[in-house]
Amino acid sequence: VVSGSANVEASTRARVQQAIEDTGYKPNINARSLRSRSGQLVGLAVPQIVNEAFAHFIHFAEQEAHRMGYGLVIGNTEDDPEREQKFIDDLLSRNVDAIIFSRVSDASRLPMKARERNLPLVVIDRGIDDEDIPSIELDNVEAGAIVARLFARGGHHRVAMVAGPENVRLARERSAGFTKAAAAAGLTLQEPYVYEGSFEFETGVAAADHFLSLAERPTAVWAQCDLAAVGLMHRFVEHGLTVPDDISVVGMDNVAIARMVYPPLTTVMQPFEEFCSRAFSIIHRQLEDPSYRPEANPVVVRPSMVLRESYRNLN
Amino acid sequence: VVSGSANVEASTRARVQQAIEDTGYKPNINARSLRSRSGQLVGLAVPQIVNEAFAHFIHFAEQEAHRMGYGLVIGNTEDDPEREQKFIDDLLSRNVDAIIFSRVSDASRLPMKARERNLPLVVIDRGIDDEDIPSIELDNVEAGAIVARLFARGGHHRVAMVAGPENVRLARERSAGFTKAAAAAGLTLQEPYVYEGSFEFETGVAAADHFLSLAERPTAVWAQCDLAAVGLMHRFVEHGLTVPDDISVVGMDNVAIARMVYPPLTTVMQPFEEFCSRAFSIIHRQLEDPSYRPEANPVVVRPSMVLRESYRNLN
DNA sequence: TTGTAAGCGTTATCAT
DNA sequence: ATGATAACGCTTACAA
Repeated sequence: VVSGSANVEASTRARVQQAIEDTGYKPNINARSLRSRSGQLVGLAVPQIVNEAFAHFIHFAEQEAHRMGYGLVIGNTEDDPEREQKFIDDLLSRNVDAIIFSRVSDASRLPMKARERNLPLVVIDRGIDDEDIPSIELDNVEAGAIVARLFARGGHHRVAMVAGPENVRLARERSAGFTKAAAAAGLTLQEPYVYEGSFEFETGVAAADHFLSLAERPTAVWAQCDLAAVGLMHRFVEHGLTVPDDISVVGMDNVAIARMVYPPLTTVMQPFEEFCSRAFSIIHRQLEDPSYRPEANPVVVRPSMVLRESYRNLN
Repeated sequence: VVSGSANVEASTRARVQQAIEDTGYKPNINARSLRSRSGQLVGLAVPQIVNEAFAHFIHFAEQEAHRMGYGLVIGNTEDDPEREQKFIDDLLSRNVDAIIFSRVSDASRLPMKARERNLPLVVIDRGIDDEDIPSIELDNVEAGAIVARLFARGGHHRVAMVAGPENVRLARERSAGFTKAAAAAGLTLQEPYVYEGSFEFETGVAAADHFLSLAERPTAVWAQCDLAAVGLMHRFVEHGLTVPDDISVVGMDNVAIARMVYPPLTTVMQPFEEFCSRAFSIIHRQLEDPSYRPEANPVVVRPSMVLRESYRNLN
């Protein structure tokens, strides 16, 4: 009756249902998983939790997992391969049904283990050098390019960029996309107009100080994350400049703070929900057909511009 | 050897260790939980995920759980008793070792079930009408009071408040604390100076419009959450006022955005980490001694003022 | 259609 | 100190 077999008479079914009600019987998932080899569990690894982007991943993953009737176990890897490994081992020994990994380290042995077990695994927000593993990532080159095109169309001639860490691939891609599209539009992005830092508020503040110190200040700056963009604006305004009259600022991510600051931040939106819904649709299909692979790998999702008041055309 | 029994000769232990290495043996947590009745799991329920306060809870809970060698399963209840119930049932059937609940509904049957099973359960960020269940909450009355005292000391005479929903206890407590301490200091908080809304940015914006429409505007406003405070500032500035010269704004929570907006927001800090560390210290002790109860119930943690530039004394 | 038995990977108990 | 055996709660295969 519990497993919904068809071969059971209506009367017995009712009798059993009654007993279930009476005794408050609830199947034990762990015992079940012992036989069925399914822990009714999805694992989600993120490199950070207190960060709106990852909070979105957790939110949507929880939603999808529960919709499918699975529990969600989360692990904070902090980009530490050792923690990553421990979390993976824990998941495996719980018989997880699927894993979503945000930012796996390249050295991870996870892909191998997943293949061994034929465990659905999707990597999001960071490509992985393994063609077999489905991954979902933003078109980071395009993200940079749409900003460069905006600046060029808007008549900006001296533009600047606050880049993420050089050793992070998505930051390199964003930089390359911006630089290349800028060049294509006749804009050059020379040395003092690129400031490299981390994806944090403080980087934006420090970058603002740097740009303020230049004899020829840029008229528009793109920061590769909203927090850094907010840091830029913060220091510019503190310094007496007006955004966007004196200088335009554009961010990236479109987190909640972007619309809350004054002036509201023009930014490049990342479709966080789409990452998760696509990941789950792959997982879903893989659970039904273990040999399924997404047609395109990596699956690339597209960024889009969100125009708000922190940016203004010069022409 | 695996369970660390003493009754095993060094040579056998070595031999077994070798075999473990060779075969890559990893104990199966589900099978183990079947016998030991421990799922090596902590459950955390939150009413929302994309919200810095709850993200902090998730972060610290993950940290503590992993430190203790447990996995962390999270559930988003969305303040819906039905989802709450489903999540609880799921946890129970997984043999969770402990549950941390943020904002349980009063009607929940969880306390009963927890008692039946003698399952460590701690409620955080919201009191529960059950003396047996340890809970950890902020001294919300004090939170309101310290702001009122700040305003009074600072020479403000017309003060205002953006309150949370009347049907949420912690909002009522904050309001009561503020109003009472204000009265004690000779300040009265009359009808048009209290704006009731939700804990969101938009509430702050709407409240700003309301206060701007008054013939006699307040000189200082307290919002019961940072997002609403940021909404206030946003609209005040948009309207041409200067914060804090024309009007002081104070928030509550001390989330990251508070220091990022311009001017930086004076706010009441909630010690998010302390909620979790105290919850886990109770859980820890209860796992060792099932009869343990915290000496004080509820455990009350204290808020504190974080002074930044959005507030200014008049005297 | 229903009932019975074996086995999933552990841990605990009991002989050896 | 070691090895054998039962039991945890479930699913599956097979017998009735």
